[in-house]
Amino acid sequence: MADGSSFYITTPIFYVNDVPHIGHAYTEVAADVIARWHRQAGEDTWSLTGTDEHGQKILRTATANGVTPQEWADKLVADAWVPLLETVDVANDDFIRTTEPRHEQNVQKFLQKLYDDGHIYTGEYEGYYCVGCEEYKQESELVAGTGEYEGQLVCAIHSKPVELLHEKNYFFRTSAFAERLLALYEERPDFVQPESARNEVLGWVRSGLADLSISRSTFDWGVKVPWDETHVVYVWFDALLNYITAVGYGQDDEEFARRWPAQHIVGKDILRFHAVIWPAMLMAAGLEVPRGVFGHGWLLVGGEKMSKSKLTGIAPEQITDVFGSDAFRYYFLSAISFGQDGSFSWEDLAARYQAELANGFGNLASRVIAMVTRYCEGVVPSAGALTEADLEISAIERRATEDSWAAIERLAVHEAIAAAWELVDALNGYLTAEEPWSLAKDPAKRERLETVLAVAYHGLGTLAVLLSPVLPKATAKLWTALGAPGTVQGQRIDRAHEATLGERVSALEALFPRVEVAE
RNA sequence: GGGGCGGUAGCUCAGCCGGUCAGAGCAGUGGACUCAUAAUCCAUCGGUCACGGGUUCAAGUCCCGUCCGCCCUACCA
Repeated sequence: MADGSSFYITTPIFYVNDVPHIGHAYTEVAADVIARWHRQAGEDTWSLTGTDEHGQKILRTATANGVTPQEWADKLVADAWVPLLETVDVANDDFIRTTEPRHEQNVQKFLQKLYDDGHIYTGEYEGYYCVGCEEYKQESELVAGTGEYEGQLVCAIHSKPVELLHEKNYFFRTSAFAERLLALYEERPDFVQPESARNEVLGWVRSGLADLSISRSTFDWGVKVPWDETHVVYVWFDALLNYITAVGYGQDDEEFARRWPAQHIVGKDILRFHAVIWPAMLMAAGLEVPRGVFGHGWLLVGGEKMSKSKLTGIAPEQITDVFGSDAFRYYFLSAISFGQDGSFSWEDLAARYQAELANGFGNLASRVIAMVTRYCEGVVPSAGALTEADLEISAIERRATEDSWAAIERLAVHEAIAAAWELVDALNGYLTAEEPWSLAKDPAKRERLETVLAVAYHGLGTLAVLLSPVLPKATAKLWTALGAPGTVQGQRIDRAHEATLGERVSALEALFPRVEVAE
């Protein structure tokens, strides 16, 4: 079904000046689960993440800290962003930094091509400039002045009048691609997902596109515009190109052909850049547009979008230190309908950890391993004659396998987990109904006992495979305890119910130990 | 100002193109069971589907309006 085909997935690249919070980690984890799932389905998978290191903000903070912008970026990448991936257990294939030669050189090639082909022109950017902030302001950032500045627009931060400045800039003819973009959205209704994001994008494009200013000459921390080195490429234009420079654009045609196009996973706040400007850039360069752009929702804390300024920003380690990376991954991807906004609360996290991971899955694994150990001396029994209940479990294993994979292909991560979880619930119910502990008391029921345990053991093996993209650590432990060959990540997830398991179980520590009430 | 999304049981949310749509999980309550991480299983309490109109044989489900919340509004990413 999925053998060999190419699957390339990306996250946005992190702006290194930000502080990592669970929103960043959420995006990473979502893309990682999808990537792992495709990889385990036998696809030629590539997952990319990285960092965006150019721009005035970084130059400014680096200067303020007395180091070069490159040194500043190096430090943030090493201290904050690479560690974030470890914290939430992301298995990316590549990590691109926009300051790497493979990126900068090919951004220039791309830009030169667009320039040569007439998609870029020289224009004049006009905007309100605040001397205090040293940057241009949007009108929404300005307020009416009072007192001596009555009647003038002033900066909301400094309450001083802003100046209307003009600056020579290079512009990309985004507007020339409006019709082709609309045709794209029309032909491929799933190009922008979810539906709500698509509608929003349609609205923007229909209401008209303005050309994008893509260069700056007021600072120099960026990729130089090849035909005019007094300008550097505007940060967004630079950043978006990471998706192709990372897979060989401009220097390795074979690799590029193998990977591109990508499925982009982004937060809905940057949908405009990914679903409108980016495809337009690619069209201009004569390249294929992305496979799709998925805009996920916000994490809400106390009903509002999480943010540092409102002190609702939460560092991922705060969660993983207490519950572990598996729980982090499971919680955000199962509790939130992927694409929708989701509420985060410690109470909800703790409750789901306890009810679903500890009591549901963890305890199931524990009781099955314990009974095989206790009643069969650890030797995995083989099934005898099968009853209707046994066959029903087999059917659910198959259904969970098929449904979860189908959901992943639609990027419905939460549905995939829910489909797999039906097997958790079914197995717990099966054990209660079949009562192997009662069968064990009667030697005459030995065959039935072994059959029940064999069925439960097999179901647990299927679960280990199905949940491995979401719970890599716990399922690896479980796989070992099941005595199954190879690694759980090495098993075909699209055929999880057919996995080859083992012959002897070994002790299994609690997969999700009880956690003392946090906060 | 313009635009988007949302307001469904205590909590978090499903409900696609109108007709068993009034649901799930958690929490609560009652019971069963003991293999297991005081876990599991069964049953059960619980909602004027924000409000007001309208269309229709029939509306959380479509239309209009109101209120409330969040977000976007184009160069900080």
